[in-house]
Amino acid sequence: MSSGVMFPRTDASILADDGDSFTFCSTCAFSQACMSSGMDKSALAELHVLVEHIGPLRAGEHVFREGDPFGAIAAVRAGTVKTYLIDADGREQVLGFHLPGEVIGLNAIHDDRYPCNAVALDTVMLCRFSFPQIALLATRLPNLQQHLFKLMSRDIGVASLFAGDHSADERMAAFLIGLSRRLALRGFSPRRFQLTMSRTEIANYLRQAPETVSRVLRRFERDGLLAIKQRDVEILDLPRLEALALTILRH
Amino acid sequence: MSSGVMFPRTDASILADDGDSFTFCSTCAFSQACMSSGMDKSALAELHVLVEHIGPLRAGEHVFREGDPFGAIAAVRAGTVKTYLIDADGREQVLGFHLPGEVIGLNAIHDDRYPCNAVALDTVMLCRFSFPQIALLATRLPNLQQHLFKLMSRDIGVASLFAGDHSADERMAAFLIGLSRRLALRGFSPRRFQLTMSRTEIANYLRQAPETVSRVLRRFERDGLLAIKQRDVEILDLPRLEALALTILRH
DNA sequence: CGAACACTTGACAGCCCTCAACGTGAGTGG
DNA sequence: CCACTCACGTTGAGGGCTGTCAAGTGTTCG
Repeated sequence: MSSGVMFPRTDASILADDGDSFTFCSTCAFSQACMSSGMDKSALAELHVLVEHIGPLRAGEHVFREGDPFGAIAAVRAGTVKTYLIDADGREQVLGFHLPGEVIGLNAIHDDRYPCNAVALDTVMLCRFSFPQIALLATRLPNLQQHLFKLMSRDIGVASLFAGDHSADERMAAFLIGLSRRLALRGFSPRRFQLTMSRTEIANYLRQAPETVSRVLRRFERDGLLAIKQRDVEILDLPRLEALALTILRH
Repeated sequence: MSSGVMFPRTDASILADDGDSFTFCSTCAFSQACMSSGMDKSALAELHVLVEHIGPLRAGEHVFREGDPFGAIAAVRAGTVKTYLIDADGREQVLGFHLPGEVIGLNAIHDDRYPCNAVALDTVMLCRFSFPQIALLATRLPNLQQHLFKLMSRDIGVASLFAGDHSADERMAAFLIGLSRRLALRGFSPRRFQLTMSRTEIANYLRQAPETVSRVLRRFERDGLLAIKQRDVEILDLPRLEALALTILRH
């Protein structure tokens, strides 16, 4: 079992930077930090120098594995990354699905090791940031420091979202609405999208049996909440779905 | 319903600093940052200037409430702080119990509002850190910045600990072992301690009914895992309790 | 001493997990 | 082009864990 691709490296898997960093990074998690008011051109340049473009990774390739020494965080540029743990019984516990623009690895700072596995669900492109380097840069760029704080602060809240004891329906609705909103943030359609993960992976995320996931989705379809064929989802009754999700998402 | 005590203030509720900051702060969450190698005396002094001692708060007094504008984080100096949400059905969802040496408010950075309530369970003393000020200081003290990153990174992991679907027994064991270890970290006995929260509050934390909490504790007692009288806990069979907790705590 | 609250214990029911079987779609090789 | 395979997904039956409801006991505090 080989390790991930996040170890310090300067080999072929790092793409040469293109000549159009601005548009390339416009959907990146750090774009707000980069483009926002206070950051001047030289600062932007410093951040760009720091980035290593990694990929494409194919489905099943690991970004990092539990226990790997921590050295870098990464922003998803394209594709979906799944973070997960294998518990004592050998069952997979999915911690999150990470879409373009989202950052992974922030939970590894604490004990200098990645506390979970991260794997590509489809073709994935990443921007790798050496953490010591970006932390150092953050001491000179308050906007960047603030942005890192916010990213981490948000993850604290996200992690506790699905911690409550809610019904299978509510969990599924919250999952779909959450996905829809995050996709919308990056310019994708919030009503029609493709699931990049299997029913089983959704189940492992929502702490349910795959059979339950399947049954709930079918019932949602019968009730006119959505249409789903394979992994193609179309939300038909957004208000009702949001009402279900409300108990978890809170707004 | 009055708001919490975390708003910017320079009134009587802030204690004058005592003359013995060193020992006073020795159990603080920032003590590692303060005392650790790289931080010189002047840096230590700067951090101390920034602290506002708040309290004592009595049981039931709120530190902050959901929606309050974010301005500061706080380290618990004494007592226990419970963070919680009230869901749409009016039911309490406990996010965490925070012991001396632990920091609250880190999840509020993201959207500049506290996303939950924080209330004192007993007599609580706090150290308040204005976030803009400590963030500014962190740009000059890399050790402090790193410490903040680590605190937040840890909270991400803690929040997902109890997210898995585990049995009532495992959840309770993990709760007790976690408590025991955190108390031990601060110099308290890991085998005998007092619960500062009610059965109902434990239940709301573990996402169970209070009756289930009661039953599990009684069964643990019958099985010789622990002795419990009211809120006094004595762990009798640490290995077996740890074995139960292992599926959640992972080590 | 009484009231309010916390805790315990029992009976019952419901949600969802488990187990099992079947259907479906994509990819492969003949 | 078709049969085959295999993973994924769906559907049904049954059971267990834990939530709900109810009643009783113990504790604290005015």
